[in-house]
Amino acid sequence: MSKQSLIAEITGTIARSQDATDRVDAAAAGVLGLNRTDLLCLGVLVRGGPLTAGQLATEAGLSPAAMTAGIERLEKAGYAGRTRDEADRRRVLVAATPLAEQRVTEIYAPLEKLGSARLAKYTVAELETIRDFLGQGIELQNQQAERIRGLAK
Amino acid sequence: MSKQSLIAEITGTIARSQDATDRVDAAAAGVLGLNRTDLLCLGVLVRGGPLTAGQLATEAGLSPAAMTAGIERLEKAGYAGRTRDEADRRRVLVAATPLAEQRVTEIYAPLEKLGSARLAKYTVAELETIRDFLGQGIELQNQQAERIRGLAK
DNA sequence: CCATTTGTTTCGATGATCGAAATATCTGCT
DNA sequence: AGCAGATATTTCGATCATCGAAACAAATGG
Repeated sequence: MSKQSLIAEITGTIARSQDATDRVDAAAAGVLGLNRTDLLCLGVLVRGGPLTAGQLATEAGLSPAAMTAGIERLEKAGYAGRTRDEADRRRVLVAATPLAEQRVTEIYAPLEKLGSARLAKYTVAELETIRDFLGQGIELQNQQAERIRGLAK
Repeated sequence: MSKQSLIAEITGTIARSQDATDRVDAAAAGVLGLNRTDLLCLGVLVRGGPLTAGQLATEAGLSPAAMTAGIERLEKAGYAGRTRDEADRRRVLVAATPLAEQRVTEIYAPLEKLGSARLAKYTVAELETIRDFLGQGIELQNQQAERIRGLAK
């Protein structure tokens, strides 16, 4: 197989990889009974411990108003709890509930476990190649996102 | 750097890579004045030539009703055109306009060009590693999406 | 040529989101 | 101490994307 066609194959594979990621998240959202935005917020909460409503809004790219509504939905579903920050009573701290931790783990732990196991099969040199590939991809995309924004209106 | 920490680093990098992809699409949607769903549809149209409304709906995972509304928006924005299929007049063929082709190319071509150039720097062996890594990742995610769906309710 | 199937649109309802205004609390200044 | 702004969240009203079901239009097969 020629290098050129390998490159073409990889280009297509990158797109399909993004679709696959999307399917995992869609399945997770379905099982949890959440929309994609709320799933994103819950993921942030589970990984990043308690956050204020505002921090969560920034992470998720939501307006304050949308965040309030989203927290409400997570709370009603039993996946998040709200407590006023006693140090600064304007703030509201939002945290994932044990139920959320448990269900998110049930959903994502096997994926992470198998993902790590899969990586462990590679040599260190191969892993470095993969890391660089991904890292440079991020840089490229961030730089291009910047350029695209500059095209504006 | 130990293999174990390399694996951990890559795991985190995968997540950030998805975020970066998301930022590119968000920037593109912003510049085109489209929401994410309509951008997805336009991408399908630009890559996949004219499609019927129904095929487009299936590709995008939308209900027929939502698709009609989406096509309307793309049409109003000047990015898509509708024509009745003369062979089967129930069908409506939707195609990207030249304006859409031009603007989508302006947005994504540099990314693709630089992406390919970047890949060209790797050896064939390295590219095979990358291809396998991505391909196995897709398989893993599809399989896990299936499992997760099975967890239902 | 009518009954059924297929493809799209219309309709009414719902849900997620936004910007702006309202509310609550904190901080700094005098 | 107390007031003026700044900051964090919520409420409000409006808009937009989406859905399911019904309507409509056109094809297909007895």
